[in-house]
Amino acid sequence: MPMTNFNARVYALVRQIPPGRLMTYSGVAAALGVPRGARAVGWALAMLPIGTDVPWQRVVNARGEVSERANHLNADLQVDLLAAEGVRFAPDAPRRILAFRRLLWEPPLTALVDQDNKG
DNA sequence: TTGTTGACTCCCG
DNA sequence: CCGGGAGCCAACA
Repeated sequence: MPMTNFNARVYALVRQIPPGRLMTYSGVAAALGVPRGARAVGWALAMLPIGTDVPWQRVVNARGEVSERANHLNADLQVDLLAAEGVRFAPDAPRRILAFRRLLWEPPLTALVDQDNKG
């Protein structure tokens, strides 16, 4: 179901990720109906403003790590924010999330249709 | 419309 | 586990 504003759909879904829980880029893309759109999700998050209310830190890559990026400071911030939510990281690999699989969150179906349930 | 750019992923060695 | 290469998608120039 192609809709306009792919970015807005990404944000709407990411906003629903509970604190301390995680989704992968590919997971978000798949939930939006674009299973191969992981890169587009990353792109959407990259254009978020600094003071956004979107919990972008809860989106990580399929390897269970905080993705590196041009601004590695942002990656450090992401690690910090996640740590504040109780997410633990490997001592020898600061970007790698411990118990990553256990923290993964799957959106309820109602979360995926709330924009489209006009009847 | 074509080419480029990423906060990605999977597949090989 | 690490590194290289190809495929994918949306936004931008």
